[in-house]
Amino acid sequence: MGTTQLETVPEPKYWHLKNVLSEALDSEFSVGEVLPNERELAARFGVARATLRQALEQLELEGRLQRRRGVGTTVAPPRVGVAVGTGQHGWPGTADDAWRIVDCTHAVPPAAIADALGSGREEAVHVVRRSRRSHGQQVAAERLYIPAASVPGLTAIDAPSGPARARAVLRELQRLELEGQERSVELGSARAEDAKELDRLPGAPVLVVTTRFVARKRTAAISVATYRADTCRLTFGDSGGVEIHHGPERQAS
Amino acid sequence: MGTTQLETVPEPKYWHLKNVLSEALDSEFSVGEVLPNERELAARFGVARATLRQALEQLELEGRLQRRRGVGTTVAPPRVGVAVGTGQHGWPGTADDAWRIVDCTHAVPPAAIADALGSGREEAVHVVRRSRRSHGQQVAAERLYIPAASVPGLTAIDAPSGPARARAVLRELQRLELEGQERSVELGSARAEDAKELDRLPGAPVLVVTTRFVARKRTAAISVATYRADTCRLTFGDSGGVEIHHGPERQAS
DNA sequence: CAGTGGTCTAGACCACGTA
DNA sequence: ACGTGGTCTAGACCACTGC
Repeated sequence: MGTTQLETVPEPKYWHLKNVLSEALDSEFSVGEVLPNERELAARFGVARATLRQALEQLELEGRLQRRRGVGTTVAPPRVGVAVGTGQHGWPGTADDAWRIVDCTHAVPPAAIADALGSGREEAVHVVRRSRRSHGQQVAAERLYIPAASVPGLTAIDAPSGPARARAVLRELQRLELEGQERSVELGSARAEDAKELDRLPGAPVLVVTTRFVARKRTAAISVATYRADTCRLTFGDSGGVEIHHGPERQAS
Repeated sequence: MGTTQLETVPEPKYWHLKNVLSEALDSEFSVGEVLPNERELAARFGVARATLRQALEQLELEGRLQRRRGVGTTVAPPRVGVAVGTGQHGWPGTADDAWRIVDCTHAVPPAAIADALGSGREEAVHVVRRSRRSHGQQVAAERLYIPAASVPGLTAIDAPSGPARARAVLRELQRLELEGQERSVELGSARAEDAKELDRLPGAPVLVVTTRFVARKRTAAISVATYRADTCRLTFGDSGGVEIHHGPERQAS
């Protein structure tokens, strides 16, 4: 940045800084490399640390950087594509399934979930927690809400609790004929518990995938899966992942 | 918040503040209502303005608040569900189509797009810009990249440029038989140009939906659509939107 | 012009990972 | 114990909106 700033320059410093760093990342750094620490970078660019951090935050949001307290800032690998499928998979917990069961509890779900399930707001449902890894990294945490009505064959004390019970619940669920499923994706921030499992700080940006499973014309189960937004690219469609990574794409200004 | 903080409290102030505000939003405010300004809120909670802002930022990210410079902070309505469909729609620009054509240029696409299209990195392609509104609000901006090879019938000076040319390009594109399409969703930040169209500041969080259209076993076109992450919930699946809004969902910690 | 949110500064201290 | 990123402060000024 020499002295060319004729055009009014109401461009924020952190924005300009982000672009400069972004280009430097493309040309002068390779994946996994650690950047100088924040205090030094700030000094080098002649800005306050807070301003430098604003630029780094953006780059992390875009999946270009990875920051870890006590360690440092490193250049992130391209986002991994995780398949979220489109219906053919059927019930959760079948065959291929990329998920690993964590545990199973019996609790009252959030009001919004209870309403969608058609269960009473005070009614406890089965809550199966699962987690998903991909490319050797934790990418998602899921909560599966299953009302008792969807697993009639389950005897009360079939299995005490934990993974064994989770498997029993999923097995019963799979007896129903799946008529369809609806998905939605939105941005959210990781609750404390999920953040821990995803190895992120609370409030980290996540992509929340909500799936409603329909059987017997009713909502048989609801899955709420939170994916790390910084490292994941969700892919839909039946033919694998789209190989487009928005890397060195030039920003306009 | 009385004086109950026995449990070690290594909980950041802004996080606690966010939760307090979140509950206040549920119980004491209604959609569209304006909050006190940041300086007053900060004083009322006994924190620095920067800390208060950190909490507000999170709430805005979660779609609970809407902030506009020079105006104020208001309570946001629930996110609108926008259908992103699952294949049956076919080519862009057909019939129902929720998009409005903005213009059409002829330019060299970003390297990642060029590679996916199989066009040369120096080769110019048709770039159709479209925008999408929903519930009376701008929700998405799109760039459609179409290599000349996909629209062979298009005579060079069929239409000079702008909307007329865009329609001609899409019409030609629709002559091909669509064999399939692949989608991916990831988090991004709005480039300056898109931000303006979405009525947001540069760098605002967006959901980037990339769609690859396949015809004659090749990539016939690529669409990159950026949706406002704060106000949108993307819905997939053929039976409309899932009516789950993650409103008064209690946070654990 | 007044009031709002957006940017920026120069400090301080804390929590965490590693050695 | 040290160095890292994470949190927090108390100011200042800027850019935009609406009256």
